[in-house]
Amino acid sequence: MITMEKVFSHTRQNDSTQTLTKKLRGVGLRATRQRLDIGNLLFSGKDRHVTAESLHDEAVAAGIRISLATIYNALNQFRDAGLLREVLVDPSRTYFDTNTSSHHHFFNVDNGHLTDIPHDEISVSCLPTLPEGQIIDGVDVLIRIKPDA
Amino acid sequence: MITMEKVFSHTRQNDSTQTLTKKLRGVGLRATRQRLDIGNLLFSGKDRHVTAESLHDEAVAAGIRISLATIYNALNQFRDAGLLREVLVDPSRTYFDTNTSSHHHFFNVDNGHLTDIPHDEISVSCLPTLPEGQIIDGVDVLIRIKPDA
DNA sequence: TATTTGTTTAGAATTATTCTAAACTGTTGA
DNA sequence: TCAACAGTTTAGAATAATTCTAAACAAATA
Repeated sequence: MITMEKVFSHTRQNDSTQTLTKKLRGVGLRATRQRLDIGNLLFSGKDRHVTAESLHDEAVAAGIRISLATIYNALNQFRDAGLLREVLVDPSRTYFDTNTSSHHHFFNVDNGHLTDIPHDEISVSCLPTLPEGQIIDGVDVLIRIKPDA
Repeated sequence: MITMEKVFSHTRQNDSTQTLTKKLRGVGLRATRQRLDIGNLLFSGKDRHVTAESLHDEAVAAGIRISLATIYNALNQFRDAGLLREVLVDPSRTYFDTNTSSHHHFFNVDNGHLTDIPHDEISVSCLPTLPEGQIIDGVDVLIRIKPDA
């Protein structure tokens, strides 16, 4: 059977790709095949936490041809552009979070799993005076959890 | 002039060394020359934030002969023993804090400086339910600050 | 479509940290 | 006091995450 999908498959782009292209252009990045592939993995679905390695493994498993260096480049560019947030949990690895809104994390020290805590479920009262001439850039709350007993 | 200090200098230890020795033995570590030297740098004075490199530089500058590997070993052992706390601020470097009590940090993203925030100057209300069977291991609040304007 | 400029990539380089195995030292018990 | 053992230190090698390099390539632009 011949469908319009097939006929135009070499020119048509699906919705997420169009959206992504706009998103990338919006932050001054060219919509290259690699950045679109990474973007599709990251931004189509629920929020995610990834490392360069984990994302590369996932891309490889999905049959996407992309070098690890490109993953590193893209993650750093996405973070600089505000499309991703860096999360500090493990001094030996850099985690990125697709949820860039103000929120916090549970970090399971036993297995390394990271879970979001919605912004409204934690309140930080910040009484301390900031050092002279400084302003707040961001507040991170990390609640380390471990198995009971 | 001959003083008792000099006469017994090969056997006598100063107060901080005696205290340190007890502290180390108390956590099951032998009071070796290297651990005492590091301990003296870390625990005699106000609270400090160090990295392995910074502490090694400091030791070298003070004329202490100690290898970087030993600094790494000692910092990790001290942390495991609860004498130090690891602070997550920079994914490319591990910071240790001599203040092991419950408290939080300002991190100046501009120059990498870390400052303690006393425990009572921040309050975190943790409404979220913990994942099944998990308990809290610790709560870290990091307030990233930067120069105004 | 030719040119320019930004991007990707393999592989080398870098950096923080850990490992290895040999020399050394603190501790213990006789 | 000292032998013997177990824990410690160390130089240098190894590892692992990340960045760099510079050549090939692709997107934007005129």
